[in-house]
Amino acid sequence: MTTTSMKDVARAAGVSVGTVSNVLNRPEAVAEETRARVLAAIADLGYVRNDSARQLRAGRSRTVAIVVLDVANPFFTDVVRGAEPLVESAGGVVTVCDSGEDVRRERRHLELLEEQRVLGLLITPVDDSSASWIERLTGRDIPVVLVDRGAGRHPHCSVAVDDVAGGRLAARHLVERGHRKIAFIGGPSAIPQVADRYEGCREVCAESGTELEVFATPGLNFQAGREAIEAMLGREDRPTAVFCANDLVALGALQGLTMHGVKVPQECAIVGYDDIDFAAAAAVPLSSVRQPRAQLGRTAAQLLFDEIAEGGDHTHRNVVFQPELIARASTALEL
Amino acid sequence: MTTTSMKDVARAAGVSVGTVSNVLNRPEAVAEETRARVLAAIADLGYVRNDSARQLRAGRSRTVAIVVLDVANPFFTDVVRGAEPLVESAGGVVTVCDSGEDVRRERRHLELLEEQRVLGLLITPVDDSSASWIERLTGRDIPVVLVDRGAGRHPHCSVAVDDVAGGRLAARHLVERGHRKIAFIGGPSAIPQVADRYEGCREVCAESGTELEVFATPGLNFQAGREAIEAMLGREDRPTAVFCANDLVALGALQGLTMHGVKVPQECAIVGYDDIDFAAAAAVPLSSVRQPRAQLGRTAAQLLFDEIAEGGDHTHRNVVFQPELIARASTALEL
DNA sequence: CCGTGTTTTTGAATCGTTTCATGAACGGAT
DNA sequence: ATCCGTTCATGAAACGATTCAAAAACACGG
Repeated sequence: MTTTSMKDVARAAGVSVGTVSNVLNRPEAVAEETRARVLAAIADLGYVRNDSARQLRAGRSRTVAIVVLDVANPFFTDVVRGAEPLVESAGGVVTVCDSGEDVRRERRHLELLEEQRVLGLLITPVDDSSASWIERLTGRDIPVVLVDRGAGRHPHCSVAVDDVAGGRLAARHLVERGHRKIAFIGGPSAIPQVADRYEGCREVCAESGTELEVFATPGLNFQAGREAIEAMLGREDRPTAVFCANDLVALGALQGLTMHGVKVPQECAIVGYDDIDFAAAAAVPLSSVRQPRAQLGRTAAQLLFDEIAEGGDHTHRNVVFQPELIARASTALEL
Repeated sequence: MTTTSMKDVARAAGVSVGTVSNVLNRPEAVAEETRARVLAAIADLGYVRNDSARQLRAGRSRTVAIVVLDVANPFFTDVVRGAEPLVESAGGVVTVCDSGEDVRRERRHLELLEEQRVLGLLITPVDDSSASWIERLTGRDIPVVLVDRGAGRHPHCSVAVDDVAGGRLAARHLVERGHRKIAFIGGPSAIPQVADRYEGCREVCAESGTELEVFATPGLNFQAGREAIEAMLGREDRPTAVFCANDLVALGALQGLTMHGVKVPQECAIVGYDDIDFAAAAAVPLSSVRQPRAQLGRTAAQLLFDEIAEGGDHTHRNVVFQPELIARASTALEL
């Protein structure tokens, strides 16, 4: 069953292919009666546009790619959901790529996306090493918006949340609750978000003379949080509070603590980061630093289309949101 | 900056485009020295293949699409992760589409995927109304594998878990624990998984003379679970246990109960479905019916590629896995 | 019936690959 | 020198849509 093409439709309707194309793309330019005939033929033959041909001609696809660190992290799915409506209303399609915090996977995705001549790219880069790869795309006139990551000196638009401020918020909250020894759980430190959140935390601890211990993890997931707790509980004189680089880690930590009979928040307080839905839902509801996830996605998409629209004379914009601490049961106790 | 094409590379290397193409696709067929020259030109000009043109010529893309009910549900992300390695090792690319349990969104995705002439499709259909749409793709020689859903009389391969058996497992577990009045929380009932899980539960309740009350929800998410609990707590003589159609709903229910001071499992037991990581991680670890998520994805991909390989003389296969009940704290008490 | 202006339709060129029938170049063997 | 078999390289013909200049069709007043 050879796929039916415009040529077949044209023949069936007794018109030229140009006319069929017009019916599809600028229906107002073709006479009522002809249009009806063509549409009938289309329905009749079950014709469906061939997107590859279309793209080839257009020189560009309608796909906006979003490359995230971890699709299983609700933070990112919410970002994607924020971006989707805007992209779709602009006639685009969203494709989500998961780098899994792995530079090699990220790179493979970028190569593929470049081959696909995507319309634009929203990306949360794994670390700085991807910068030059990302700029290749920019060089190919594919606009790129960095998500959850300040552009720094890179030539891109960006949407970010001030992670250093977020780290400060979390630490200050714990210090105010009377904690004198805090653990930071997260990693790898090459991930900018991790580094920034730690930095904010470190500042506040230094100022307030609070002891800070780092438990580095190989990734930002549930498993990592649980394992870090194992390590922590082995120690004498353990911290009375932990600040986790994101909520998945925090939930893992919560489970680890609970499994070892350590009461939260009585014996160990927890602050997470992202305020995903599961955080409030945990049986010890998690205090967390909230980021405007959906808005992050929405704004990123907006910046992307602005850049596309403005074309040459576009100046990059860097939007920074402020995070907010949501205090819940996991830090409800004053020491 | 007009994108550089094979023609440019050919000119730069002093060969014909055919040769450039060969260097890329069957390097062994071109002389060592020429190949080097071409590769140098490619690197030099920063040439990148144009996938649209390639696809146009090939008549088919390398994309395998996975259409899921809810990307934010870890169950589906795990299914996707199960499928990915196999697809990628076969030189394909995975694209994930979220129907959001909405038939209209699902349909839009199918249309798009058809235009894209995808290599194959793994789909968890929202309900039966999509059957005819899905068969359009089949008619276009695009192999389709149903995921988490028996094929029934539809002409497709499928990978599923016996949801009726799962429902039975859950109900039997609760009945054995001494519960005489159970609530089923989930919906919409048009979703086959919901209907099947309910059916299994209903059977066991009928056999054992257990009272069963249904709290229908508009969707299978966190929010829905919490709201259902609100409704349930309004009643006199409330159930002593709830069986939720999936873990997101169960986690929502858990939070709702906890918020109202209802102790789990002492005053109300909970069984979820899917056994996502968060289930074990909840502060009252959730009993749940486990499905082999990753294997579901892996097998689906396998069936898809088998079908592609076998071509015409392919007979559809319908793989069914058995679910398994994982008992945890949320049902730890005998009444 | 002609000229003019407007609305429709046409058909060829183009996008960048892949494929494949031909042809060129080269090395032996006769 | 000729012939034959390999190995490589070539160039034109698809693939299926979009675009656009030019042609055709039509309307209408004079």
